[in-house]
Amino acid sequence: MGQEGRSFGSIERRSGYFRARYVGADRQRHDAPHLFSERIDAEHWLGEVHRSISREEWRPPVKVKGRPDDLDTLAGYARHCLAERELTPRTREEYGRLLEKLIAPTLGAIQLKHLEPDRIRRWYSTVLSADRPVQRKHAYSLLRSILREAEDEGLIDRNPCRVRNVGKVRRTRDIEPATPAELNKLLDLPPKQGLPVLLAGWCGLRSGEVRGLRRRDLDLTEGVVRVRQAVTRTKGQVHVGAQKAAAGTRDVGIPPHPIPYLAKYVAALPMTGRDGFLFPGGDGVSPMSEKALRYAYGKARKVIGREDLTFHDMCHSAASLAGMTGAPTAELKAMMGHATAGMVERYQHATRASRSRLAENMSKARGDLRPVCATRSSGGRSHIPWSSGVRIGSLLRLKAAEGVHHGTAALRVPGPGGRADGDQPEDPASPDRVRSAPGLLQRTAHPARPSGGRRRHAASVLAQLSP
DNA sequence: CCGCTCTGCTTGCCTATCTC
DNA sequence: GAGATAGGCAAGCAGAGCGG
Repeated sequence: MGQEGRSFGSIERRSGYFRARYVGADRQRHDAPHLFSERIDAEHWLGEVHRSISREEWRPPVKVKGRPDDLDTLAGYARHCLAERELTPRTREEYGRLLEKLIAPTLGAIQLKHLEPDRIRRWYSTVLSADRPVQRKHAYSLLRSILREAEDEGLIDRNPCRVRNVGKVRRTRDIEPATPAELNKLLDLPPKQGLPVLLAGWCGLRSGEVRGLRRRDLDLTEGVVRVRQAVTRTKGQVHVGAQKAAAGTRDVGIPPHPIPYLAKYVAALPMTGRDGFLFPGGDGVSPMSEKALRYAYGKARKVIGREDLTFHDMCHSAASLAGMTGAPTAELKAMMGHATAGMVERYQHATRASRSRLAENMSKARGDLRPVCATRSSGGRSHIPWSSGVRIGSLLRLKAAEGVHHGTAALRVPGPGGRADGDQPEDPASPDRVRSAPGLLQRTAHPARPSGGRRRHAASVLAQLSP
């Protein structure tokens, strides 16, 4: 049935997939450890096995982990490596899957010293599917890191992983953050469905963080939620533990208006003590399961009419909303539990409303406002007219550093009577305030020197803005 | 229908290193 | 020095299926 005669091995169609089998040097029949979606992939796999038998590099597929004599082969050495590493359960599980499913079946029996760049490239281009770029990247990255260890230990002369540009995987969709009006509709839902989503949308909590909240973490008097742990899971096991990054442990302010709803929800919870989970699972003791939260979220996004948003997009919404209030980057980092300003930037998105406001403000500014921006230099802050052609990348960093955000046309100027040196509180500037702050309009003594292409791009953008 | 578990796979976060 | 790229790890998404 769908089987074909071949000089080496056989390929058989099974439920829409292709199964490869062969007789090894041990005269025993062996199956490929996984099915192939394309016949050509199965043929390539058999070709690899055939070559390894011809070169007397083939060994029977290894089932038992960690046998000392396996350490010469890639599979044995890789298993040994992963066993030695300190990994979280989830990562260990994932690495094991990549190794056993994608790496070991094709390359596992090969001795480390016989692994060559050409063979790795063939494996990368034939076994790893380009349709799954993330999995492809991860499998390759794992193999490269294992072979780097082998190189460090002197087991191989040089790491044979030389494929270039493996790490480029980009976000494939734009996120339109939820608006305050949409988030407020969550209060119409049953509390167990609406409140977890509300904490994500207003406070920027991730799914695992929401599920890991305990009653003691919610201080409704202070209006603060304390993020101290998160829930993860592996096959058949739920893990409740500290945040992966130190910055993830944080206190986040709760907007005042949902607090009465939270208080009412907490008061109605069964008595399980302050260590009890805020959103318990069906047994009342363990944390709400990931799937239960997803179910609740499915209901919630239907009610607010935003079925395009994922749960994690709620974190982006919180960051974007906070950003639009003019919150400094340091506050946004603390709120979101990020360690870098770059991550804050990544979480900022323009909303429809903010885009409209930006366009309006630009329209008002045209003809009577010369745009300026401020930057830091070693001696403090200098002021650079946009027309000096400062690099776009510098502007983006400035925006993060100075609290100027996507979706707003606000510029920072000294507060009333204040200096522009960072020691004084600052307000978002109106066009009038900008005009009345002559210090901001002066040309910097040491203007940035951008590259030609970026300078031309900046100039073309500015030409449309300037009078 | 609801609430849940299991599982395979994808996406995101953060930091280090390289390149221009 | 800034931006780009790579590396390592963690978390999220969603289909299948089960039981009440």
